[in-house]
Amino acid sequence: MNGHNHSASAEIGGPFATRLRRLTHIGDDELCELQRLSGEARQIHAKTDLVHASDHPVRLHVLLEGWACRYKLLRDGRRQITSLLLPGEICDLDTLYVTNSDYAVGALTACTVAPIDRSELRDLATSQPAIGEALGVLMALDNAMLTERSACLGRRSAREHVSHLLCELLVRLMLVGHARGNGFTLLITQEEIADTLGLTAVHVNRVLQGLKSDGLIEQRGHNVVISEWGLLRRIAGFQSGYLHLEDVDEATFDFVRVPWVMQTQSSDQNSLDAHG
Amino acid sequence: MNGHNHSASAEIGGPFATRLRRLTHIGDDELCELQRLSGEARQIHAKTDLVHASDHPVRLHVLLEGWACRYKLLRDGRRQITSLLLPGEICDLDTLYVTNSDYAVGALTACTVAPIDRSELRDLATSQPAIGEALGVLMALDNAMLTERSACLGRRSAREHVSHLLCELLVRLMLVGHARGNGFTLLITQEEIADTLGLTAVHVNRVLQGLKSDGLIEQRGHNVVISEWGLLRRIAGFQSGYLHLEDVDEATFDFVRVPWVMQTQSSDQNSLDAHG
DNA sequence: CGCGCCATTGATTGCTTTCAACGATTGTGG
DNA sequence: CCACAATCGTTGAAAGCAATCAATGGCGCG
Repeated sequence: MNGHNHSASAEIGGPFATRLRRLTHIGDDELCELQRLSGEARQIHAKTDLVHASDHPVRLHVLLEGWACRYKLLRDGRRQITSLLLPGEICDLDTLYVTNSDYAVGALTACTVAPIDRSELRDLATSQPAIGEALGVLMALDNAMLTERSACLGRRSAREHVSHLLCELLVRLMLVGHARGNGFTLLITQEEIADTLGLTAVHVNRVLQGLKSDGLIEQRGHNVVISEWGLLRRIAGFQSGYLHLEDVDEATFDFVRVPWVMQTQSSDQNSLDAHG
Repeated sequence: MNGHNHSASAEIGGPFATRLRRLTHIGDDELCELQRLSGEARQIHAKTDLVHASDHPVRLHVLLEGWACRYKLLRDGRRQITSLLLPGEICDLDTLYVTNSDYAVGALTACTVAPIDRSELRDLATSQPAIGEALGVLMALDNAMLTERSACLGRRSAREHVSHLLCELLVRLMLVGHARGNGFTLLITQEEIADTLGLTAVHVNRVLQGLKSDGLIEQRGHNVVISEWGLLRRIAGFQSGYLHLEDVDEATFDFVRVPWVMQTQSSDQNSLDAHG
């Protein structure tokens, strides 16, 4: 009654299926096919690499549990995390079309990963158009998230950028049922956040404390709660459009209905006016 | 004899065909199909938009002449150019899979653009696997360029970032035959460069003058020459791998052979040692 | 010729980094 | 169960890179 439709088909399940169902027009049949391709899930220790840069990959990796990231290293050791990877996401989708990855994938926490054979997936994508299109959607989404992060890296202040990340994480985690209300568990270090946002860990720390002392967020241990979604969203300039949640039939997922997620521009401005 | 193989099939041509031939495994037959889909070329005035954010696009746009960009605007007017678009590139490939674009596309110079109907291209991509895969490669490339720019925005200094952009532009222009030796024509303003790199126009100006006075580049009017490729590349930390030039049979294009483009790491380090 | 856009230059401000040290928390082994 | 090490978070002071503000110069174009 409350959106938890754990029918038999949901047993295909896990976050990968949830995400595909909510973001693409894939059917349960195709979902089964995908599931059939995926090999046995593998456990990855925290702080180890799943994929090395300039590998010649033969399989893709679906993240089932834990958080991971794509990152690049400069020669002098500077690191940029180019994407945070959450449960249900494919770590290295672009290597489906390109013969070597120009980034590495690392586990930020302990992870569970399901491998999918690259050439088998390529075959499936061409023989089953619905799967090919679903993968296209996922790739376009990667693109959109990178594009938005570029805008953050280039043109947003540290405070705006940190706020933006928190907003994005909440929505993305909510999509796969890993949020609790307006809060979630943040298992990565401030240094990893810093490498994502192009800042230093020290400054991330100061910015987070600023947000806390302004009453926008609460943080106890690894638990983060966004207490003032409207304000935080406003500071961040967060527009969820780039996550393309609205592309899918809204009936298939009710979480978007939570009023403070899909707030309209006007009601948002009201809330800003109200609070100054 | 010198790489200009203008056979009959090259008449399919133009930079789009050149790019596809060099980056993907597409055949002349499929190239013809693509050409057939594309509508009549359209002229776009400089400084006008081709695509507006949150359109519901029915056609894609192939850039045939001129330079364009994808960009995002923040509410207060700050702009981030997320991709520079050069001749032969598709302006909005991701809208093939997603129903609205989260960015705008603007012409930086006067442009010539060929439209392709979205649903017709979707059909073609599924009915002709080779075309679907070629589009996948192009999308992965967009992804790779965004990823590399994120690393630049987040972790490179202004000087490194400007150098990196110049290196990238030279290689990308060379790919479609729009470079002259180690030089090219830079028709965009310093403010547009700044919006690409997440800097201010003032600072871009100072950095460019620094590179000039250090003898790394020459600039007269709109003409830029990279006089010290090895050094500039070294400063930028530019590794052309992310452009995936090596995925294709090298026999199909000889430009990569130009020794200073595909310089190995070791020879590069030598040149660094030599110059200090 | 004059307007407008773009490039250039200088002085000043400020956000973020860097460096350094200390405190808190977690996990581990005796 | 506690001591200890290691990692992570926190705080302060100083330095630096890039932004901002402001003004001038150059160039193309109507």
